[in-house]
Amino acid sequence: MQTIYKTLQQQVQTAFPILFNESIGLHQITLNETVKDFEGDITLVVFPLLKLSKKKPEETAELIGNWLVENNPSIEKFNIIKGFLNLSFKNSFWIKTLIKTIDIPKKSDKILVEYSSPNTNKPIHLGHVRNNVLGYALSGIYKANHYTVNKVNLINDRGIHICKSMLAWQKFSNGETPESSGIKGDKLVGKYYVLFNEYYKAEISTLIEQGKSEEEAEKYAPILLEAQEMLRKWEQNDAEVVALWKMMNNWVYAGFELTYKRLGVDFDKYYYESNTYLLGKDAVEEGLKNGVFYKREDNSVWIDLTADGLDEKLVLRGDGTSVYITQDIGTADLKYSDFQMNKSIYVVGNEQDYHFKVLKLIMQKLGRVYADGIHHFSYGMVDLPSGKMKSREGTVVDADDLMDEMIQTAKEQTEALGKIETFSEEEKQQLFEIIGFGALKFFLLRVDPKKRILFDPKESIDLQGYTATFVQYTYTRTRSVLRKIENENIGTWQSSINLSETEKELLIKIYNYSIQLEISCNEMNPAKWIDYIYELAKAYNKFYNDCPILNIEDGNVRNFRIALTQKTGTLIKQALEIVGIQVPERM
RNA sequence: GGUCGCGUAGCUCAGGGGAUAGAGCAACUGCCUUCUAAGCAGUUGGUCGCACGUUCGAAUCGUGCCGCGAUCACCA
Repeated sequence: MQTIYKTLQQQVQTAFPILFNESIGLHQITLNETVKDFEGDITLVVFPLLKLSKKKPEETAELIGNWLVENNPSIEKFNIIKGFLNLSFKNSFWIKTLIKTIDIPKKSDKILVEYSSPNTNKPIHLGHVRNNVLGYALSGIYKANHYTVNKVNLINDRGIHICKSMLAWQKFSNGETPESSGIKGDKLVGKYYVLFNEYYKAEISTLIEQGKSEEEAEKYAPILLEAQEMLRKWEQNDAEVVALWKMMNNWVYAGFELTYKRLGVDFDKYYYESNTYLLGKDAVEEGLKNGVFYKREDNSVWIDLTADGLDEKLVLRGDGTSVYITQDIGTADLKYSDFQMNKSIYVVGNEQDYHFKVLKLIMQKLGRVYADGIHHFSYGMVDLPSGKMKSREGTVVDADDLMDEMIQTAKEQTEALGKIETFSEEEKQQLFEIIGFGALKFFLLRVDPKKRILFDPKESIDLQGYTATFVQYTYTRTRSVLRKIENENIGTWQSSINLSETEKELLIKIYNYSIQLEISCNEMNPAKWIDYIYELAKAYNKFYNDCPILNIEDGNVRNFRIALTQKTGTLIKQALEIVGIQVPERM
């Protein structure tokens, strides 16, 4: 079954030549949900049609309205206000939505989503959480729209910044390990990264006092030189350095796994930059041959993107070593050989907008078949009232700490309501996690991805109103109703029943499920989906408040309302699962 | 300075050519002897940053300006 919007569009298109002797394109036909305060369910805006109909708005609307009523048995009547043709559908049409579902067709496109992509020198903070939650949700939305989706994580596990924490550990740790200290692996490594920078800064100050310029001091601070030396050794596969690197990275991975598990995110494949950082040099060679790149006197390789409104960009250093984009060129090829994706999505912060413009252009110029499918899913930073979070300066909201706080908030507010006395300790703990993590994810997803989020650590994330808690609570309400009739056999209902406004609104929300799911996918916007979920829950709460479900005489209506309850509950659960939010059975 | 993004209620955000600009929070008022009140209903709250333009119609599109942010590394 296709959506009523599509059907109406096609019908208007069919009717147009008959009524006005002109043909019309589907895109010219705008249909909206009728706004509140007006009678009707769906509205056709006739203004854009006037040029072709060559008639007054009211007359045009009248003719189309009459034609539709005659040709579409689902339409009951219409009214015209100015240039708006408001169509009212028969109750039976909406009631059918409880049984019939709109098919979401299977897509042949393969989607590859890269997200998370952490550095192994610092623990996961709230900004990374946004990345993870967005990446997971976006993947879920594609999956729900029946695309083939693969999720990958490209781990930045090598480079000068990794050597910094390695060096600091070597110098200052006295052999401290996660086991000996009881500190989570990624936190421990992060601690030494911060330590390095403190020491580095101190050295810079000393050097400046000794009369060096700031630039010189930054460049020649002994500890930095030592880190660079360590990186050289790593690249030469020095046994000791590699062993240290492996040991510390394994600590980090163990720590990350715990956090990923709590966040509920997962990946089909992990890429490690230590394996991919040499890739891309062949592609650079290839680009040199066919004139995409050019060489400068010092042997460095460049691409001139000034014709595309960008700059000249280095793609390989004079000494033949890679820069960031070199690896990304190679990794892009690697991804394609692994997955043959039609669309390659990079969930990466908007600070890298420029970089991804460059990457896409390069791949296009290199003639890669997948280049047009490269898409940078650019999202805004999570900022604090004090400004940007900076790992190096330790001004970050740590992911694990935040999750603990969320559980604590959920616990306090849940216990204050006093509804869970009969729960076991385990059930309670589980509930607090579902509520706390749900609230956090919802908070991050409800904002348009491309906009930045302000997070004030002093204010706890809300559990009232436009929140996951609200939606979860709505779900438990449906469960609570259905639990009461577990042992009953529920009969059917007649589609001729009278519908209240509230019931109809809920039915329309239910009907919109797959429409909204598709829109959220096409616009790549999980926030749209979150908004729909909230509206669905809101509509059920109003229904729950206005309409008795079980306590009514009329068995027909009772069965219908039970079915509404079942359907809403199922959809809420599904809808939240798509974006990685769980529901409790009671709360 | 160049490029990109953002600016809507006291706060956090929807709406991105179509009707009288919507939610949540905060404040205030009602609704639990009836299916879970983490709920429902209502009141208060707006120069949609400013100006000009395009259009039957602009918060939405264009241009200019103002404010905030990011980016313009042989860092990643």
